[in-house]
Amino acid sequence: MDSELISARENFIKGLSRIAHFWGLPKAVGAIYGAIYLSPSPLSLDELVDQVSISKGAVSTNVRSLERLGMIHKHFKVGDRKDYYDAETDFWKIAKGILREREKNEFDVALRTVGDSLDMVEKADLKSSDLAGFYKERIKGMKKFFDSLDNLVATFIALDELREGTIKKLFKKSSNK
Amino acid sequence: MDSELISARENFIKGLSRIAHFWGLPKAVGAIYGAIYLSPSPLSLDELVDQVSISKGAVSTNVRSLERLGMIHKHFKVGDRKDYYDAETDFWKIAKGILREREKNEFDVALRTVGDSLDMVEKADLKSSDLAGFYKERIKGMKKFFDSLDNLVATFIALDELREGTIKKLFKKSSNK
DNA sequence: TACTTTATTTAGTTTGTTCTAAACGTTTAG
DNA sequence: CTAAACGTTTAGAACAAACTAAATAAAGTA
Repeated sequence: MDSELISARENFIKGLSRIAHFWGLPKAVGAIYGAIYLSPSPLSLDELVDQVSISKGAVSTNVRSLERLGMIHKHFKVGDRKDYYDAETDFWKIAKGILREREKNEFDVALRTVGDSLDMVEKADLKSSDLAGFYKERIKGMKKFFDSLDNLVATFIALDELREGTIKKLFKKSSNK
Repeated sequence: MDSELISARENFIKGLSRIAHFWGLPKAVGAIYGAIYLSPSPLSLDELVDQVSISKGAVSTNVRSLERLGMIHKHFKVGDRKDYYDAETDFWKIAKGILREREKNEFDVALRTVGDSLDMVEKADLKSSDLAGFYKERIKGMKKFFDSLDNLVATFIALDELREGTIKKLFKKSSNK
C-alpha cells in the first residue's frame, strides 16, 4: 500500500481517537471506529486487533459500545463464526440515536433530580422563610432550562423522523402506483 | 435552617455533581457551582471550603474552571481582600459561551485533522488506487458532517447574538429619544 | 468426546485525573 | 519588620478508568 495512504489513514485514526477522548469516550473507541470506517469491507474482531493493536478484550468491549451507539453494525457470514463489523456512515442518524439514548439515561436523571429538589423546596415553602423562596426561584430557573433543552432535543429528533417519514411515504407512493 | 431545605439543597448539589461528572468535569465543579447557585449572597473561597467540604486548593482550581466557563463571576468588596463568587444564572448564555470556547479548541482541531487527512489522501490519489478513492469518499463524508455541525453551532451563536443586539438597540433607542 | 475457533468476562496492572496537605508568594495591618 | 489573611501552586496520595493477559464460555468440527 502506498505510504501516502498509510499516513493519511494513521492521521485520520489519530484524529478520531482525539475526538473520542474529547467526548469522554475511551480513545480506543475512536481508533476502532476509524479503522472500520476506512475499511472497504467489514472487519472481524481479530482483524481489528491487528489493525489498531489493542488487546482482544478491549476491542470486544469497545466494539460493543460502538454498536450500542449505533456507530457500527454487526454482520454474519454463512459458514463463518466470526462477527464482522461495518460502519454506519450517516452521522446525523448517529447523532440522533445518541441524543435519544442520552435522553433516556443520565440526562433524564439530571432533569428528574432537579425536579425532585424543587418538590422538596416547595414542601418546605409552607413555613415560607426567605431562603426557601430564593431556593425555589433558583431551582425553578434551572429546571426551566433543562426542560427547554429537553424540548429542543425532542424537537430535533421529531423533525428528523418526520423528514424521514415523509421521504419514505413519497417513495412508497411513487413505487406503489 | 429548616431540615427540609437542607436536604433539598443536598439533593440538588448531588444532582449537579452527577451532571458535571456526566459532562466530563470533576464532580467538585458541580458541587461548587451548586453551592454558589443556591447562595443568596456571593461566597468567598473559605465559605466554599466549608460548604462543600473539599480542600482549599481544589476549590481554588475548580473555581477557576467555573469562571473560565462563564458559570460564575468574581467580585470584590472594598476593604476586603477576599474574592467573592456569584452564579451566572442565564444558562443559554453559558451554553453559548461554552460552545464558542469549544469551537476554538478541540472541535476545531478535530475539523482540521479530518481536513488534513483528506488533503493527504488527495495527494495519493494521483496513482488512483481503488483504496485511495474509497478513503477519499469516506473522509469527505465525515468532513461534510463536521462542516455542517460547525455551521449549525455558528448559526446558533450568531442568532443569539443578533437577538441580543436587537434588544439592546431597541432599548437604546427608546431610552435615548 | 476431545479439539478448535471464536467472543466475553475477570483479575490485576497501568495510566490518568482529581484530591489533600503543605509550602509558597503576595498583600495588608499592626 | 513581623504577623496575619488570602489565593495559588505543587508533590504526592487516592481514586477511577481503561487496558492486558489469562480464564471461561459457547459452539462448531473431527
